[in-house]
Amino acid sequence: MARKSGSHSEITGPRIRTEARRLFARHGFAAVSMRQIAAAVGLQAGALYLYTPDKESLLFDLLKGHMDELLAAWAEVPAAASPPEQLEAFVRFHIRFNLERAEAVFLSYMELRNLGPDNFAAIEALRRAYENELESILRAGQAEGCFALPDTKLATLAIIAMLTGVNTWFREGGRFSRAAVEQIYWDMVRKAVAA
Amino acid sequence: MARKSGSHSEITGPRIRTEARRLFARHGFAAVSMRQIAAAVGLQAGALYLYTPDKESLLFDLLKGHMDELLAAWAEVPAAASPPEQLEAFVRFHIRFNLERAEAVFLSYMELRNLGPDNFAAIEALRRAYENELESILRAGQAEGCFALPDTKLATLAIIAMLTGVNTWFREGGRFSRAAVEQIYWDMVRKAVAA
DNA sequence: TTTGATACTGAACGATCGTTCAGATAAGCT
DNA sequence: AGCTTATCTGAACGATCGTTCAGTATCAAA
Repeated sequence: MARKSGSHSEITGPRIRTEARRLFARHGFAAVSMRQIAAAVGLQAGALYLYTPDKESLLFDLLKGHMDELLAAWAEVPAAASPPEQLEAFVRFHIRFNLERAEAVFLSYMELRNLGPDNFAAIEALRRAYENELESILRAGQAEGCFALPDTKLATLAIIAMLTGVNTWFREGGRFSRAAVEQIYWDMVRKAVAA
Repeated sequence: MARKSGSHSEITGPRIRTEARRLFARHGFAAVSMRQIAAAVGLQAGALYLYTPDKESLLFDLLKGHMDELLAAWAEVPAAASPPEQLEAFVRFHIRFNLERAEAVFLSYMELRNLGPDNFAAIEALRRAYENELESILRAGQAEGCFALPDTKLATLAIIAMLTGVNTWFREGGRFSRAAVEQIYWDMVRKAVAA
């Protein structure tokens, strides 16, 4: 046996990333073997090394890709006029985007410790860049007097933790629609930061 | 070589759990070998099996012990009179207790997937019991009209996620003392649930 | 001082790990 | 049809995994 009929790297590459993301999210990076990923795609383990130099690089590509897309998607959200409107846009965006990519979100803060120092620093920098987007909104609102926060950095982390927590319990077809969840969380955030 | 001088199970047992907790929290359950744990304690791997039937049971004991102590510690907090006072007590307790046991907290929601179905269900039940403590406070406040929440279960999960998020950034000797963090988070929670 | 219970070593078991690579087949261009 | 390039297999490498166990040294009681 050798090359399979209908095989193309533009198809196999994404499938490897999809299956790796699914398996890493479900069982954890360290608990998933290259052979499991290969089997999920329908390959032998050796074939994976045509697409990634090693296992950690495969994880890093998933995390890097997710963070890049997160920042790019937020950059495309039209800028609102006032800090409260900007904050509402951020809250709704964060919940919506994270629910659409639950596996990648899960990975991006559960499996960071499996990266080497350089890769770790790269993902951390992107995460901080995203946090800074929220913090600059809070600082602007603070300066205008429409928010009352003892510390904007701390409020940033508190809000993001609360919003990301949605991923741990939300299930499609449950008691709340995504739109309803957005509204409820926005109400809580709005009140929490209010002057 | 065989039994070591000064060896006692009442000493070795806790040391194994302490080192296992530390290593599991730092590198993840699947990434830590029994030999690493044994080496941290100063033993050979085989000796661990005098203290645990297998690796998963060692993890389960850590998680079970943590959840039991969490519920016991909350039960000892004197009950406040009104729902807002009860909520303040809960917020301060949660932050304080979780900061004191950062490793165990980390484990208790990162390594749940490494448990078999029965062990998983046991820990989940304890976690739900703890969540119910908070939710009953929110329901009481809702009934009395001092809280305004679209859904108490959802608010419960949002608040716990926000509070537990402290563990991801708090460092001893940083810009805020534990007492200051308690105060700031309590202010945000108070405003978020206010009628 | 003898003796049985307790605590641990050191070697070994089969299984599985990430990774490499020579060889084989399919795809796509000429 | 022939040739090159792209894609994958299957076997193998040494390392490490969780776990077992016969043997041995210490402890504690008699």
